[in-house]
Amino acid sequence: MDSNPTPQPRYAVVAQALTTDIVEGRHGIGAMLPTEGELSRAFGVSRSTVREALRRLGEQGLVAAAHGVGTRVIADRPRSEYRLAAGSVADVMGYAGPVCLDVASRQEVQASQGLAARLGCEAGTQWWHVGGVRRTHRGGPAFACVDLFIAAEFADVATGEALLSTPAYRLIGESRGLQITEIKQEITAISLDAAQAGLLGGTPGQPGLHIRRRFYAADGRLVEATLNVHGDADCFTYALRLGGFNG
Amino acid sequence: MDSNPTPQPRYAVVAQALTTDIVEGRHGIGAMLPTEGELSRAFGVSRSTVREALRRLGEQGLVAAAHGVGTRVIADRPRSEYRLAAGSVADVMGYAGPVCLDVASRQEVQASQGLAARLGCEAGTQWWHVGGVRRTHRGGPAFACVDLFIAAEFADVATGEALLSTPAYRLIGESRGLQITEIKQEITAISLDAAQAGLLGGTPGQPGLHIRRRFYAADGRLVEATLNVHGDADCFTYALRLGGFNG
DNA sequence: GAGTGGTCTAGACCACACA
DNA sequence: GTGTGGTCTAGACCACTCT
Repeated sequence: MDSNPTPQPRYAVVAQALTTDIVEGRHGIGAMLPTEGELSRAFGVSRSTVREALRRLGEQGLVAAAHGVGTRVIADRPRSEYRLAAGSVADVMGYAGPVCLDVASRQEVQASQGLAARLGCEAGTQWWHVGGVRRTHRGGPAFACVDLFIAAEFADVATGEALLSTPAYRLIGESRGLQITEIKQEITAISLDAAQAGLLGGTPGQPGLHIRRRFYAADGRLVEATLNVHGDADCFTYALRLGGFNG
Repeated sequence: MDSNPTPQPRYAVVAQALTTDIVEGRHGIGAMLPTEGELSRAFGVSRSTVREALRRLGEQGLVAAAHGVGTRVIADRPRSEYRLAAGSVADVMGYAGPVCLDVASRQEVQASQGLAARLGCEAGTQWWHVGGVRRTHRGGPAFACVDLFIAAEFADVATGEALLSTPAYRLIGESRGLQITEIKQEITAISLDAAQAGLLGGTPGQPGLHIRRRFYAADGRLVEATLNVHGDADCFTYALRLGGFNG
């Protein structure tokens, strides 16, 4: 009797109907959806089925439920989300294998106007600056010039030896139980200056990649900024793979 | 009688126990978990509660359920995940505002050995090549040289006018109901050649960014590849913001 | 056919927000 | 207090995979 060869689950029917209502504006952003009980009666399905449908809408970022209050529309189009494939901060770095840091200098600095602009912090704040190069292994060729700036309160991280083999953001996270919740990254093309070319084994004026990354804690504080300079394609490629998610 | 001031939900207890088992290796990667019925009996909870617990583990990337087969351990530590902040493919592009494409050429091509290597496809396959430049608005300066390669089956997308104002990946997705599930992106530093410098208003030899993006459908087919060349920092910055997610 | 996860129901009680 | 979403149960049937 069922002419549908592969009938959709009932929760999918409910979810589709609600999604259409939201996308077409019948439930505007900020509006409360009918309660789960009302939807259950309206669609003639159990409350569990309604909840399964609402769960899908929630995963797509369309609605958010508040305990004791109701379910509110928070967006009018499903988000199509892409996530870093392997799912860790390391992927943002674009390093495939292990890397080690050769430190050339460490010193505490106060952010001048110019440095503050480069870091994206406020002028006058205190930072530990660690300068050096990155190599794939000790003694190998350098593939990046690195300037780390670590918030002064994490002086132990900046001055410790663990920094040579472990990314600073991870040391900060592990030793202090502090969670990095946001990363901003900017990539631009530059010409290598004489010092950079010397460190990377290239020639001055040759093209390079400049990558700035800023790491923010949950409370919005900038805890680390890194300024990296890489050589051209022969030396470094920044690769990022994004996997699709609930389309 | 309950000495726990805020007792955890039962599914959380089950999820915690299973997570500990996985992290400590009692259920190794690749191993099957006990069936939902077994877990239900073992923990003395209903199957629904077990499923809620398994759902959490699945969201953390620890296990994956296969219909008719069982639930398999796929990782031994919860993933710490970062997602693109605004949550759409557009973020991957790094364009802040609207952009328009000025098409200089469109033609169907067969992938030579060299082109296949540049696109990351098989030699001999058929593609539509669309060449041009990208501007922020019609008549404005060009900020990117663009070569789009679109799988031959989407000839209508490659030859249509919508391409001038809408990204090809979106046209493919919308007009054909085809979902892009994976994007690979690679960024390298290059020197602009004479043609590129001319189009971008720079000088030959000046540094530039080369960005290759490849778009894959759910079945693994490469449906679009784009090769973009941008000028230096004055002209273009690639920005990516990642928001933290579940620890 | 046997066993698995996927869907669905009807009903219950709890925790929370708000008036 | 009233109503909301959050949790939980016992049971049922279906769709799928494997043998």
